[in-house]
Amino acid sequence: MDKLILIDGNSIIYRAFFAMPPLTNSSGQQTNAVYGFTTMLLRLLEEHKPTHVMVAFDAGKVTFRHEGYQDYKGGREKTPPELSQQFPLLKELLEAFGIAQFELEGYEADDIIGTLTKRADESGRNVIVVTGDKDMLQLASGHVTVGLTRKGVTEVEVYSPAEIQERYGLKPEQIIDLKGLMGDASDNIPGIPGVGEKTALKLLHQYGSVEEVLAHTDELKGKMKERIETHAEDARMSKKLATIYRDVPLDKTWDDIVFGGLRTEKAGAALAKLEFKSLLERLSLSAESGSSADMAEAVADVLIVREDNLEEVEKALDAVEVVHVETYGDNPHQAQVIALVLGTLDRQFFIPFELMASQEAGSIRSWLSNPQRKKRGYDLHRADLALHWHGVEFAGAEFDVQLAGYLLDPTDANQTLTGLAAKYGLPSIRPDEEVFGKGAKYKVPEEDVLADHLARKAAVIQELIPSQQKQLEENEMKELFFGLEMPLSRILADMEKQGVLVNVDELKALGKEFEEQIARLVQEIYELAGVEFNLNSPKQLGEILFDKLGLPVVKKTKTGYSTDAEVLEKLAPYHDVVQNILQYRTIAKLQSTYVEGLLKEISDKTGRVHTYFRQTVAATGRLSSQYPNLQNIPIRLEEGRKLRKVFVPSEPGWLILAADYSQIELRVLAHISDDERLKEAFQNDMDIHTKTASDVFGVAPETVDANMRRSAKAVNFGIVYGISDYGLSQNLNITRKEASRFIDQYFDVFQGVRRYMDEIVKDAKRDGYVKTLLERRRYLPEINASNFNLRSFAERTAMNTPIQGTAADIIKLAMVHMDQAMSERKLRSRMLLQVHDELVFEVPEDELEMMKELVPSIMESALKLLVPLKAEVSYGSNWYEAK
DNA sequence: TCAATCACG
DNA sequence: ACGTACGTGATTGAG
Repeated sequence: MDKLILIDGNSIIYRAFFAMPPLTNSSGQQTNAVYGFTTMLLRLLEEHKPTHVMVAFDAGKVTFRHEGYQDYKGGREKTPPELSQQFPLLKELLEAFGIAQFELEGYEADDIIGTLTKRADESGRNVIVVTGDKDMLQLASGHVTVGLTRKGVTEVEVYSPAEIQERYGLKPEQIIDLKGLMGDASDNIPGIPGVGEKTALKLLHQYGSVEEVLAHTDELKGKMKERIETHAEDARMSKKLATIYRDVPLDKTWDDIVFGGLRTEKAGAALAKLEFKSLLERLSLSAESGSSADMAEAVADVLIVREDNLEEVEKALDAVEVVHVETYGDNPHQAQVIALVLGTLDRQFFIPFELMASQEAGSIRSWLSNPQRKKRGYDLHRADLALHWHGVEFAGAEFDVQLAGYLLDPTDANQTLTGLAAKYGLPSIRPDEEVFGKGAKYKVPEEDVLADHLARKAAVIQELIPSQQKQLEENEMKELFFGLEMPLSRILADMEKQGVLVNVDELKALGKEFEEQIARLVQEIYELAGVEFNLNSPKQLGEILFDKLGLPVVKKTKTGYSTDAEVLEKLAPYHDVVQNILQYRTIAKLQSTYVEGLLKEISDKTGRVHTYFRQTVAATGRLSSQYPNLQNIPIRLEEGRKLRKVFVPSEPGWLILAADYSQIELRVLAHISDDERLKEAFQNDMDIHTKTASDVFGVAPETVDANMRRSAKAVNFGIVYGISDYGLSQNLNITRKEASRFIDQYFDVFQGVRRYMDEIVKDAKRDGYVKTLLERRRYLPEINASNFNLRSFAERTAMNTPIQGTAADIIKLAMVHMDQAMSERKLRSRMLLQVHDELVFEVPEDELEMMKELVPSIMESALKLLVPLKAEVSYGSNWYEAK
């Protein structure tokens, strides 16, 4: 039986380009789109074993669609050169693979595919169409299924007519009616303005087609009727544009697209030329033993563990390679635990959570909690927390593939197991959303489906480890991973479980004060404005300020007037209401985010807030904090700073102790730039902003006034962020020229810094990434972009990331050392929070003296730099007092 | 779900 | 000439 795969080449390469991490070969040629396309292709070939394969491309700038509508695909961004350069590479590779490529002047890839599917339908051949374009769903039929890429390119979701019916309630041929009504911004197909997918579907479910909708507009009412009537012609035209032409004069036969397996010699050479090493390995691998075959075996052998066969797991515990804990819920402290899978080399054990929590499973629980028994898995940090709140302890994490994936490419947002499997060319894992559904539709599937899904996950985790291990090794990141991030992961979990006690009465009292202030301000604002409106709506506020009161427009946003604090400051002199609005914003923020928000997050079990530090999101290597975010508790303004009083020790008589690094980023800069002046400043522990002012303005430090110091401080910030004259001018409210002069003067004095900035950008352009002192990497695919904005952004990031990232490395090191020091000394003190350059502890009184010395000393010696690190410690009865 | 705003380092 | 400071998360309104 023939099986055909027809690929929409333009659509897939376009998506691959935007979805894939940066990748350039040694000659600087970007290859990410080709790489993404190829991994997807290999996956398809493996999974479907097609007899025929063809890739279609668009040809010619003008197609027959332009004849009726010149603006077709108008307004579309030009294809970036980084992408268009990759077309020839892809075509060459397909040639080497022995895969047919069709293109025909005046037609798009869709039309070629549409024509072939029509012929296939007629001759009873089975086809899978692969594209990123939903329009192509119109081609689905008894013989034709359409695979849509999702999130990246390697995941393909397959639609048969039944699945289209289920998803949209439409027949395939109605997809064009859908487009007719809703249009498509990316192709500049207008549709009917104001009609999106929801409305369009409602209309189609009722009337069936564009023509029928238009014939029954008398049954509609209000705005909708008006819109549809005025844009009837647009809808007809849009439908026509969305219709794939299926009679392209294509002079080809099925024999022209026969696929005879990869011509490995040529294919190998082509892959080698592109420097796709992992794909090369994968091909030779799958030629011999086939990792997917191994996995199929393992997955086939899943034991669903019950009370009566528990013994089998117990016997296998020594051989367990991988632990996978399936949880549900974003907040790991509140997540459910669905089930666990323990994977050995030859079989998998699926353990429903109820069994895990039962009396009978004691031996498994003690295995899980034994730190000597090493575990490997995906997001073990989350597993640890979720299990903890269900009475099951977890210890001994040795390798976390999510964490490794993050270190290997921290900007890859898709660190799901599905994404990692795709990226490493492993057998695909169905996305969780697909298996469980999401939001209200979430439902744990039948046990056999669940067991199979989780077993696949465990198998993929197992296969990921050696690849990641090797890459970590190649990138010299093993110490960072095993010595820093893995140990830190456990420490974070301990901090989070501990939580921070909140004084609820105090918090509520603050809330009451804010509430009164808000009521007063709102009244006053309504009176001054002469009208009541929703103060929280920037849109309504803008209308009042600019239309009604006629204040000058300072700045606009994409959607209308800007009303942010910077704008309001400028408007304050014009009208008394403005100052009140600023005050309202300040208090309303405190109330909604910090009083109400914090109250919601207090655990009824512990009376504390248990934040979750995310270790795999920030591109620079910093942590982030969620549920609640305890890294942005107010401090700058006294009104907000009072909130810190509610964070108190969890035991009577204990104290809050906080220690923060002084100027860590500029000290790091002094080290990595080896700038003489900057080093000298820190070696003598000078006030860095005053010193900068004195050097830049060429005056004695004693004569630096507040204004000069303020400017110097802004320049220092700018330097750390990757300076631009425009940014500095905005910050200091000066002209770009003046800012530019400042920067020049700065660089004349701090020549080492100038050298660093030049070098790091050059390195980034050469390597495609930058790294921190501890070898943490960040790829910068846009560093060589031809688009000025993209490139400039990447250049600033190249300057900033090693600084911010190294600072993150240092405090993480300090945390690991601190944890070690506290347990060696058997201290009862606990580390509670990390706020980028600050660590917060709760300490018993009798440990205060010890901790006052220990914390700063460990922080200062975390890493030896060319300049000293400095940490300042303070303490009090709550976080506010620890200042 | 996105955009605007604002809290922190 | 181009037009932005680096990194996060939470809340709100509006489509």
